[in-house]
Parts: sequence; C-alpha cells; structure tokens
Amino acid sequence: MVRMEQHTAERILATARQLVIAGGYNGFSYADIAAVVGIRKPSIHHHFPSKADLVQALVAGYRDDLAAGLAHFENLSPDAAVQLQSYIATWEACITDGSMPFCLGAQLAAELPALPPEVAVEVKAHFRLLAAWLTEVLARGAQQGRFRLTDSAELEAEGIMATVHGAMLSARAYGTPATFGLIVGPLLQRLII
Amino acid sequence: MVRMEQHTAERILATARQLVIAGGYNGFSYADIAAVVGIRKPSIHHHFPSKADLVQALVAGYRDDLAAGLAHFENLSPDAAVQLQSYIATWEACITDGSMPFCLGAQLAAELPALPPEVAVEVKAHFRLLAAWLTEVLARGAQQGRFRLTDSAELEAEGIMATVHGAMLSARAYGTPATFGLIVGPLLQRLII
DNA sequence: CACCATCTATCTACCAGTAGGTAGGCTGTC
DNA sequence: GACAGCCTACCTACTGGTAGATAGATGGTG
Repeated sequence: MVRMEQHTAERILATARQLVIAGGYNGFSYADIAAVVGIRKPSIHHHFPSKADLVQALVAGYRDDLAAGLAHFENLSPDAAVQLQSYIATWEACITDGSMPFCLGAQLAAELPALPPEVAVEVKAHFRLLAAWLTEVLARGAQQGRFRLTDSAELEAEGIMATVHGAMLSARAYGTPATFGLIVGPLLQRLII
Repeated sequence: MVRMEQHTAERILATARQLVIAGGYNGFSYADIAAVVGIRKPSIHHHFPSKADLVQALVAGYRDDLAAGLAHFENLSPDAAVQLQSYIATWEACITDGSMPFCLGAQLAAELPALPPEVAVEVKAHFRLLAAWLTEVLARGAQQGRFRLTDSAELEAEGIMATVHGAMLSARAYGTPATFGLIVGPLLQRLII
C-alpha cells in the first residue's frame, strides 16, 4: 500500500464522529465511513473489529479530548468564571462554525436504551466527568467570590449541563446556531457576580 | 378478519412512539412494530405507505396531543404559575413512571440532519409550538405578578425549554428518573414570586 | 332478497439493497 | 519471515418496500 499507517484509524474515528453527531449510532454504517476515508469496508474491521468497538473507542477518545480541553481552560486562568466562560465559548464557536454542531455524549445519551452496553458505559462516564468538572468550577468560583450560587454546586452544575445540552438541541431544531448563545448567555449572567 | 378496524393504525403508532423514544428514527424497523402489534410486516404499509409517512404522522399526532394537553392546563387554572407547574409535573410523572421517559420531539431533533425532510418539518413545528406556549405563559404570569422575569418572555421560554430537554437527557444518561425533578425544580423556584 | 362490485385489512411470497462481519490472499516494511 | 494494512470475495440477516391473493364487510341495483 501507498502509506496510510496508523493515521488511518484516526481518520476512521474522525469520520465516525461526524456521522454519529449527525445521525446517531444507527445513523451510519461501515460503508459510509469507507466511502469518506477512501478504503474498503472490511479494512475498517482491521482497526475496529465491531461497530460497538469503534463507537466505544470514539466516545472514550472524545472524553479524553474533553478532559484535556477542561485542563487547558484551567491553565488559561485561575479565575473560575473565566474557566466556565471558556467552556461555553468553545461550544459556541464549534456550533457557530459548524465544526462540531452537537455534543457526541449528548447525542448518544438520547438513544442510550438502544446502545450496546459497552458504549452506554462510556456515555455515562462522559456525563459524570462533565458534571464533576462543572461542580468543581462552581465551588471554586463561589469560594473566589466570583459566583453567586442559589443551590449546591452539584445541583447548579447539573442545571448548567442540562441547559447547555438543551440549547444545542434547540439550535439544531431551529436550524439557527445563534440560538445556543442566546440561551446560554443569560445562564452565565445570572451566575457571575 | 376478526375485526381489528381502524384501531390497528393507532396500535402501530403507539408502538412506533415507544420504539422511537427508545432508539430514534433508525432505531426501529417495520419488523419490530409488526412483532409487537401482532400483524405481518407488509400490513403496516397498508396504513403507512413508507417509514417517513409513519413517523411524520407520529410526530404530527404527538404535537396534537401536546396542544390538547397545554389547553387542558389552561383550563385547570387561570394562574400561569400553576399552568407551568402542571406542564413540568406531567413530564416528571411520565419520566418517573417510565410511561414516556423522553420527549419524542427532542429525541428526533437530536438526529434532525439525518431525518427525511417531511419528518424534520414536523419536529421543527413541535419546537415552535412549545416555545410559543411557554412564551405566552411566562408573559401572562409576569402580567399577573406571578413570575419574576429577568429577560424577555421569549428568551426565558427558550431557556426553560432547553433546560427541560437537557434534564430529560441527564435523567436518561444517569439512569435516574429523579434527576429530572432535581434539575427542573430550581428552575421554577427562581421564577415564581 | 339475490347478486355483484367494491373496499378494507390482512396475508404469503418475494424483491433489491444494505447491514455488520468473516476468510483468505497480496504486498511492503522491519 | 513475521506482521501490519489493505484488498477481493463472500456470508447471513435484515432493511424498506412490492405483488398478488384472500376473506369479510358494505352498498347499490334488478
């Protein structure tokens, strides 16, 4: 072959991510991926034996990326308000420019009852990771005097996560990416002192 | 035949609704429905020529049910706060008892880019209907002195809708129906005077 | 009333296409 | 020569959908 090396597995994952975000677990096939990546269908099985393996690896990698991104936000500034704003702003940018119009975790959570168990586990881990980070940031921000919390940090974090996910859904339903920012903006204003 | 009459179409729709809520548009097949309803697969085509027809009718009927439900809440009490609470409480009950663990409109919105156009149109109409009703209720409640709005009724309505949808998603992801109430409760407390 | 046409709802049998997945072979690199 | 990576060829199961037949109800006409 003409040199595709390990690189191919990543191209498969990148393609799968786009397709899953567009149509969910049952919304794509190995044939779809093969057509985009430019290899034959069975070659995908060489990298990911089964579809469940592929999507499991996809969500696990997505979670790693998320964790790295969140750590990056914490390095940018010690101010919890800035960290939270960075998270929101990043999503706003991805949705607006269409590079990532929806959260992979939220997408798969919607069809959780129909997912292979090994994928469902990864999706749940995604929610736990995100909720834990938001809780930490809110607690830290409250301690810094940057946030005004009316409920526990845990509960406020769950509320923020839910609103962010719901805002993505509305932006998609209306076909207007700006909807995301419109919904999420007041969320921060209410919180930041 | 032993008399199934028109009744069959409704049993097909009821089954389809459950299956779509569990796994989305591509998460069920005519064979699945046939097995539940107790007829043969091609008999479904007699009632709904294509899968897109079936799901279009499903969402249209779901929206009619929603409109009827919202009108019912308005008949129960002239108090906008009670009307909004009725809406929330109804969802809380459906999620808790498992009879309707997710909103059909939100489920399909998640895979909107992959949906047949005639279905996508119905899903968008669902979002517009719900947002319009919430906007009305919030405006009326503010006028009645029952709600404290910090933004426009339209924007607050979008925020509530997003949070409700996101709370359903989190309840599903965590596998804990009570999560819905935990997230949505503070939403009302913040609003009601 | 008897007759016939039509309609509705279902069936069996089948179609082409696609799903995820397997077997085994070729080729270039370490 | 082992192995990674890709290929062709193939498999079974299932997809949405069609064709044509059947059985029973309906309704108009002589």
